[in-house]
Amino acid sequence: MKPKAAPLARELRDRLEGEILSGQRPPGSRLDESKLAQHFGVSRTPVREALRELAAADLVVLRPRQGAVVATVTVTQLLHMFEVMAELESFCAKLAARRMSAEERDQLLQVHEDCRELAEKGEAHAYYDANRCFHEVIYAGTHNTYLEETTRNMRNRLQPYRRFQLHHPGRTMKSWKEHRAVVDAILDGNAEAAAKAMSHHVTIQGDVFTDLISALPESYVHAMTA
Amino acid sequence: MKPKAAPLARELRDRLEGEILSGQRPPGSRLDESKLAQHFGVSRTPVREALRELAAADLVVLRPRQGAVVATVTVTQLLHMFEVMAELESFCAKLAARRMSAEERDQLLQVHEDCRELAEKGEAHAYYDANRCFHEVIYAGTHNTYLEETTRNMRNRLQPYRRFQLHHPGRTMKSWKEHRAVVDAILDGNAEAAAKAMSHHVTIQGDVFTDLISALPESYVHAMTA
DNA sequence: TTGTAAAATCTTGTATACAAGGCTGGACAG
DNA sequence: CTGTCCAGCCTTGTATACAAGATTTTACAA
Repeated sequence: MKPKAAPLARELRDRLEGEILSGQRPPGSRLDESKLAQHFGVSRTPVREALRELAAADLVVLRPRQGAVVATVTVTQLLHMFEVMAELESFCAKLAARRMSAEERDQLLQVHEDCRELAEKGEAHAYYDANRCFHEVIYAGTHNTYLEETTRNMRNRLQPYRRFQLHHPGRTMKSWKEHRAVVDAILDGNAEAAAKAMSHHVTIQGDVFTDLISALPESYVHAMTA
Repeated sequence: MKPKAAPLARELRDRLEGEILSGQRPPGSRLDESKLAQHFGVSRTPVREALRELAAADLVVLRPRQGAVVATVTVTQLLHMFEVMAELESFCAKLAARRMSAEERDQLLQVHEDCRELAEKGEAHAYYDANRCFHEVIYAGTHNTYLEETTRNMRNRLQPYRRFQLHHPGRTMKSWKEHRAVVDAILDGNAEAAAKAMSHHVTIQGDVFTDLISALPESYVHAMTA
């Protein structure tokens, strides 16, 4: 009935978000309204609105009278964000263990198998996508759409930085083994174990975080203010 | 040096947010761009940008080509949001118990005392504000600014609905006693106990949530879709 | 009277024009 | 040579005009 209803600004938002998340527009890069408008062949108005929405999602920073740049964070902020992320993901796993239906558990196992194949083949990039699927299945398993969205937003916000995490050789296989602990706990219906396993998987403790920080281009983070 | 730098749209955003959170503009009420522009004596442009920002904070809903309304939720969504809220607040308490400095612990005790006075006097409205302070002190105690902001946003999002919660007679005193459990645990440095006590305080389990739902005006929630 | 359909009106979406604050570069003084 | 200040330009912020979709009203027919 309604094949098209194109809110132009929304489309811009999605395209820009994609370009940011994909690393095409790295943290710190300027977002000139006029240039963007020209680039997309529209006027400044929808561009501004798209930028506002991205700013609200913390993907870009809007300094009054000084224009927009792709969000850059300090190492401290990154640490804080990972801490919240870990808690949310952990909570998702906990609820999933309690609430997943039989079909959802099957699906979880299926995605987990897909991940295994890619991990064994060492296809880091494909594993990266499959990993996202894995987490999405768990989000859905919480049966809490608000938590789902909140956690997904959190994940998106960190995406430009996580990108570097899995590219180390051997990391994918290690990641998959961590997944397995989560899957086992969820299938057992052991909520506490699931939470703990997930927390371990995405945690900043251990060497994962340090590896990540070390791998980041310097331009991705700005100097600490304190 | 720079006493004023007024980004007009920002001011609008804050004023509108205030009017929404205070209940002056209840969930479901329409937000006509032209009327708002006229009301505030500005053009539609900054109004639109303010609405976009509020929409990103989930305080208003923007249906394409159909205008903006103050966000309305289903009972299910409300339940989901309270579940996430409880987890975040609980996590804040846990971290606060581990990280609060001596000064911050003193401050917590101080605010707690203020709450006691108001609770004993039965001044529900003033207690309401003091309660917010109490939670803010705990947020600060996490030493994680990102968690702080995330939890505060979550709390704001629920504010229009929480408003009805504490107005029942005896609720303030009960709330204060729940606070006490949190304070004791934090001062003891018992992270797990603090998390549990806070979870209990803001939890949807028990009769608090049902009371809240029952007290809500019908217009505040819309019919369940399923 | 009621239902449908079309037109008028009103609202939002987009583009453009204008105003105002910040940045860059050069000139001048120390 | 270096630092400061001023002027011009460039970017963002705001207003207004125009286009397109949605709602309402009204007319007509069953």
